[in-house]
Amino acid sequence: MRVVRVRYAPSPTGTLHIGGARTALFNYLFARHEGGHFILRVEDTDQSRQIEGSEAAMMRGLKSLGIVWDEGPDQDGGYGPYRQSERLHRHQAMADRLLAEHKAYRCFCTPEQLEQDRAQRQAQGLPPRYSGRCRGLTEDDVRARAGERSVVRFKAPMEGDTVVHDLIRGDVRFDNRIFDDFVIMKPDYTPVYNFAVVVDDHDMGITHVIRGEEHLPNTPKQIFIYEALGFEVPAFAHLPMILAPDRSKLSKRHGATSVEEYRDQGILLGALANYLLLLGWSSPDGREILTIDEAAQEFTLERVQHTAAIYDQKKLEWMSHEYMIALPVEQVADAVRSFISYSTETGPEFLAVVGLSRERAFTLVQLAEQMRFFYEAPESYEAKGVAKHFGPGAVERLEALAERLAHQDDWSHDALLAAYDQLSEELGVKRAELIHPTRLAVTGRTVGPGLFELVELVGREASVERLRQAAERIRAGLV
RNA sequence: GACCCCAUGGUCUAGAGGCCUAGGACAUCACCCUUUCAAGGUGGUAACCCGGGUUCGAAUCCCGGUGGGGUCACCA
Repeated sequence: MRVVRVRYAPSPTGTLHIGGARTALFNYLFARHEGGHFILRVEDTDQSRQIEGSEAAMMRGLKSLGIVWDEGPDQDGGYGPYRQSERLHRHQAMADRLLAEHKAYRCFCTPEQLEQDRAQRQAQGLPPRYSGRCRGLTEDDVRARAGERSVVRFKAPMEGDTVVHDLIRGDVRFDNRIFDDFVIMKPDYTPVYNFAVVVDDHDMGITHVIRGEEHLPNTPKQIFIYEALGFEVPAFAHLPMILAPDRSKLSKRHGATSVEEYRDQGILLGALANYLLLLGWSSPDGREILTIDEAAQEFTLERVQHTAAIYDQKKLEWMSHEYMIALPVEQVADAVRSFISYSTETGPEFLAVVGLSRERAFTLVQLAEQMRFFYEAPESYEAKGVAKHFGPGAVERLEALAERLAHQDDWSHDALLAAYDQLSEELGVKRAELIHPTRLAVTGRTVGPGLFELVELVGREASVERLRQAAERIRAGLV
């Protein structure tokens, strides 16, 4: 049995889109499961559409999700080059061959002519197909017009059926009469996608073409080419699409669509990969939290869904939170660093702060924000909290608290709890009436970690200082 | 419009003729816990698109309809 070889072949026109990421991921998972090779090929034939730095961005995106390729532009595996533009001689050689064998022909029709044809057919209610005007040109005709602008068209079959054996959907049958003689080489004698992809996939020994569903209608054309060239046809598998919540194609107006944007939102990328692999696939035992490696163990195309999936930001964030609390704290700490805009040089130990704060953060952006007060005293207090906890008697309670804590030697969680209990008894107020004003004074917020854990970490000096500060501000009418 | 794909709660899905009184997860609601929030615990609301067949029996098979999506480039 031949070793499995699959590829992800993005066009370098931007950053890694989550649809592309999912396709890459499924290819990768399949390769790993089958003990095969995963290849990265850059489809950069159309120079005009390229975006500078895009190839590097794609690679970064894939790596950040934990997808590694066995062969690619930066990783030779003996099947290179891995940039389509560098394979031009192969495309041209194959086009030459098709021309020589009369399986393709020169077409001199101008774009204007074609546009006219199209309009005419449309007026007659016919589907827009190439007329075949140049199909009958003799070799003398072609020689005579040698200098003219021309493209190469493939002679599509005019009868019969073509069946795509799709590993996910089963056999899909197409009536060959719906295909016209499509262009395979542009006027500058560079290939069009449907042609280049076949030559490259063949040359690279690709055994399984796993790609988005949008490619399914093009597959018969590619099969024509495989057959015309005498190449073995690979197996195909067309993945369901990922749709926006309104069932339309995912686009910028739906918010984040690229891996980069999710990273900037502070979504943990391990979680993103995990979420993505669940879009259209499920593990046999129903587990939802699993790493790429774990998924690769069980990944089969048979378990891939046929239906388009609508992506759900809520579930993604939930998953990010799951990773947030499950990952080693050091890892979360490393990840959150780039989101922090305040100094953490002085103040409580970073890892401890991360450990305490991560429990209620869904993204790294949130985490960074929730960690802020450990390093910076609040400058203002949440209005809702002021109304609730800084009312009559609050100043006295805050001052009493400051006074008591200033002399509190045992600064452990339990000792602090005992101190609050004692003071609440002395003052004849409920413990909560001490706790909430403290939280607000120390953090500026009404929500956060358990008070005693938090105060323990903030430390005595800073805590007392913030209690006094709050009392003063209230007296001065500043809050 | 033509061709192709698809159809289980709001969302992701399990389900390959009887195991389904349709299971899990997210979201949502209620309650519990409690020092707030989050987490956690318990419970609840909520789905087999419709119509015909096939079969003793259909979410599962077939046909039709409807709906959604995709493709129809000298883009990839």
